[in-house]
Amino acid sequence: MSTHDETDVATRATALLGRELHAHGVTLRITEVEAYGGIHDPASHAYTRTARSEIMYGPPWRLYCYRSYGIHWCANVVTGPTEQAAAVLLRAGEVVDGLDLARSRRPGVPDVRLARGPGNLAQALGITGDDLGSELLDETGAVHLGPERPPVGRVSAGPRVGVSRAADVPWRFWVTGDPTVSAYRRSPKAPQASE
DNA sequence: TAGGCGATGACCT
DNA sequence: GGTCATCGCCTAC
Repeated sequence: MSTHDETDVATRATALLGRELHAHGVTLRITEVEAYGGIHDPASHAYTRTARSEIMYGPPWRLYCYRSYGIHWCANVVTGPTEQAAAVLLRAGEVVDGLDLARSRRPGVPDVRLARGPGNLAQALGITGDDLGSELLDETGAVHLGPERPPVGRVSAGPRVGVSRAADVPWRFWVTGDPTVSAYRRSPKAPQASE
């Protein structure tokens, strides 16, 4: 993959930070994302083209949902470019509207942790496989993005959480110092970091 | 068709 | 800090 492609993927991912996501009565301000480069990224589901990853080969700005470890749902934004099948995993955010609804979906959890971690984020927003393929720029849809926002002031970058391949690629981005960001945990299967 | 594994989270010490 | 539940996908027979 060319350097230009890598920059592109990172730019599209960081552009989602600070942007709002509306889903099933809850509004979330995105504070943490991970970029997945698609066909050239060994850590991406699109690295092998299957029925599950097919949606990433389609038009951008659609929702890619997948089930992780059998129990949790994770939400991704297909960012394109289409031929690259790139997507961005939404890892954490701050609930800014529909707080009571989010709390009812995550009983007993402090507000700051309502949408911390990709599985928890999807749960707080009520996102499941039924939302697969949602048009995220369609304001009438049950799941959609808010308008573009100016870039967030301070953004940190680091390796992606829990991936066993390409574990040292710094494609996790978060709003520096934000309390809703999840903790980093390296995959137990990932090779030793080469420092 | 069967076996292994994972872009996780919760609970334990 | 560490361990483990849990099941849909993917790959190899």
